[in-house]
Amino acid sequence: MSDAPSEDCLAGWCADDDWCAITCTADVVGRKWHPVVVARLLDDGPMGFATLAESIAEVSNTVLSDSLEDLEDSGVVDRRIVSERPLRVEYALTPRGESLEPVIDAMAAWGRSEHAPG
Amino acid sequence: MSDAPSEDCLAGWCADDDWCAITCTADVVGRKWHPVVVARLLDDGPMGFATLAESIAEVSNTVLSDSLEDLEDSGVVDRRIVSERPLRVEYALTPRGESLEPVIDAMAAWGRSEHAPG
DNA sequence: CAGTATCCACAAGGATACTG
DNA sequence: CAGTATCCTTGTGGATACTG
Repeated sequence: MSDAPSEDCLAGWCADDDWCAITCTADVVGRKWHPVVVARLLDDGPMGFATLAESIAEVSNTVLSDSLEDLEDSGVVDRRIVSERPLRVEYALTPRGESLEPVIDAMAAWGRSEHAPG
Repeated sequence: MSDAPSEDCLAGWCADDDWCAITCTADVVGRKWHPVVVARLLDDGPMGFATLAESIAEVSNTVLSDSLEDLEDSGVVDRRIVSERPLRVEYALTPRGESLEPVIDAMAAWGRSEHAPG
């Protein structure tokens, strides 16, 4: 799900290209659990690894960990250590991550409309 | 990018689950070129394979063909043969595909805002 | 608790060549 | 023109076990 755009996105090489803008976004929320993680953080605010894992449930810790790292690299999620012993980490959205709200909302709305009564 | 939700999405098993609604959408537009194809069709209306391929450029015909088949299966794109000799096919969005506009717009807007001046 | 280390299986992107 | 057939490589999700 990434080659040309992905990294260069951040460098701004494709500002005027429409499909490029789209793939840039897809690179950030185009993996299976990425948009779900962002949605959870958007809804319930900052939370720890375990809480996040429980609220999503189907995702394994390996994958969740990988996704979070990915989102951190994208500048969407902020990871911060709250305490060392016991280890406690908190994940929160960065402003950039919060700006994804319209995208996540649109995705949720469309997915919901698929099985809406009317 | 799909296991549980993907197919069941259409069956409506997860209507009340928020993250599920999101993954349902991700299953449809979460692959590299899917949202771009939908965007092109949304912008310029129905078009043939070659036109689509040119307007996206970076995608190989193998992948584009695969993506279109995928979108057709998702009920987002309608494929119709216009002429047999020479073979001419036209791809258009279904109503379901058109309803993706808010999602695509949000994605394009976010991607664009990444390198916007202000 | 919050991961990392491994390993696996399969999906997906892509290149090249060929066909109805 | 609009693909299909092959083959290849990497990405990605996932399970299990182990660690600071």
